[in-house]
Amino acid sequence: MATAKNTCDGHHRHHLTSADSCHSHEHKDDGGLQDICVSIVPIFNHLAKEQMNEIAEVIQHFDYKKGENIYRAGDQSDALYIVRRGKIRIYRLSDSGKEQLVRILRPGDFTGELALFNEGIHEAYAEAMEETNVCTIRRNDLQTLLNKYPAIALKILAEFSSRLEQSEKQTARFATEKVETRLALFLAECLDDEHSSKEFVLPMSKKDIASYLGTTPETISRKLLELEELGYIKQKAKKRIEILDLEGLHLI
Amino acid sequence: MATAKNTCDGHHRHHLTSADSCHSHEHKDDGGLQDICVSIVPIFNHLAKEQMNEIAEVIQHFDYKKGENIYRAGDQSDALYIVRRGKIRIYRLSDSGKEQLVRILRPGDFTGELALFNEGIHEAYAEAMEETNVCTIRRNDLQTLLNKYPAIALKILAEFSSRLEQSEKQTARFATEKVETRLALFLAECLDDEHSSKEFVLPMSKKDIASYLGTTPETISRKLLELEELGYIKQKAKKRIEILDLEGLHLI
DNA sequence: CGACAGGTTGACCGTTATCAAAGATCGTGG
DNA sequence: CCACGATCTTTGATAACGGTCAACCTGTCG
Repeated sequence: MATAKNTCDGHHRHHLTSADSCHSHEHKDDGGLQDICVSIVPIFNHLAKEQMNEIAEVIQHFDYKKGENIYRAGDQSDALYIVRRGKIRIYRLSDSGKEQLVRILRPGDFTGELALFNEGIHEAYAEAMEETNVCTIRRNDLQTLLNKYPAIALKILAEFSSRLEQSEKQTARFATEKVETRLALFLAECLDDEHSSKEFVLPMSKKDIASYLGTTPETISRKLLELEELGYIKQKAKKRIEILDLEGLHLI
Repeated sequence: MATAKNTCDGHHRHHLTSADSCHSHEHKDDGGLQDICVSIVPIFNHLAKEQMNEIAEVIQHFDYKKGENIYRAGDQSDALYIVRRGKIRIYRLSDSGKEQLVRILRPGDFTGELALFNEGIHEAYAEAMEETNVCTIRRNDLQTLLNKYPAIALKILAEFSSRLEQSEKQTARFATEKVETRLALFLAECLDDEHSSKEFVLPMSKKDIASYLGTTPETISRKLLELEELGYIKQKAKKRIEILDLEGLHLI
């Protein structure tokens, strides 16, 4: 079982920031906050108040400091983790030791599901990118909830479905598009997120973008410059990007 | 609604075999066969006999000839398709027109789910690779079944979960490994499937392997030769491959 | 037997990784 | 609040990897 205690049993190998000591601790009180936690998650927030309270009963909260691992590849899966505050990086390590950024979780997102319904062994790593607080539901408790409230299963089904679509789309892009195109599409999607306006802030470092897009920071740097010279975008200070030609980006 | 009729309303653009006329037709009879159909599918075969009969009630069967499309990107999703006999190629087309093979469905596999729980619009193409027979459950009927028998949702959850894991693993490979490595891992997994013995038959044409692995037939040809020269494998007649050094394959 | 898709081989070139080094930025502690 | 160090980012030079094009095989099927 991966309680906070055994999820931070060491430093992971490829991140040198450290200061990685384990200060996670459980909150046993504040029913109020727990309420909030349940109600911000799409998979639960459709339920009636009293059902949410029932869920809040079985939820435990944990804190993670920047750089700490919530779980690692090889860990036994034992809980569903819902982000209440902070950000979590989900990444994989290839046999050859290269890292690929899979996803970044923000408040309301959840993880840990894959292993829960499967082998029970995590294949990816989850690392807090900053001070982060998560709600956890243990495997057994989740099982009980799913049986009692089938609507939850349907919500998770919808979430899985959309993630699968997303993941397969991403795979297809890797298979068929070159870096420049993947980057262009990535930028276009960033704009979608921050709806309105033609400007946005990159949601992660260029290093992480490189990892996410399966390339190197050097190439990202060069390709962004190229896109700028071609008049598609404009790079501003503080990771701000202005899209000058969204149409064009999609056609690259 | 994508009944057999409107799923074969034309030839798709990039496959020249044709003889692509639409001969699909519905079977309204044979309760026996329908029984078999339900019982071979992992997501249903755990149910009691009478529940399976209930499902058989709402199932419709369709035939597709080689090359026909079950659905196409852009189609409105309206049903879950379960393969009873034959093989189905699921592939995506990039904006630039390149094709990526996502998966090959064999009897017992299902598809159409993604769109069912989401937007409702397919993003991929499904094409019969040979004479194929599918069972379909319409969107509404499936919804009813899921509400009535939550256990089905849990089964689908497990299936989604494993596909997600698989898809994310594949994405990570594209992001971090070169073609030679991806091919080596692919071969190793082929061997896993055909458990026992160190020999197997490639599950698809080399052209399709190339599409699946995001490369070209030329490169597959060359890399297979290279793996052979390095003593990892031996290519035999009729797409047979003998693995000489499984350990080595994993380390490439 | 002929047609045709699939497969192989060779020559070439474009894209992107790599290595190195310098410059910018961020967070931290004094 | 500034200074320091660490990390991130940029830029350049180089080379490997793999895509493309073209020609030629090969097996299969009518």
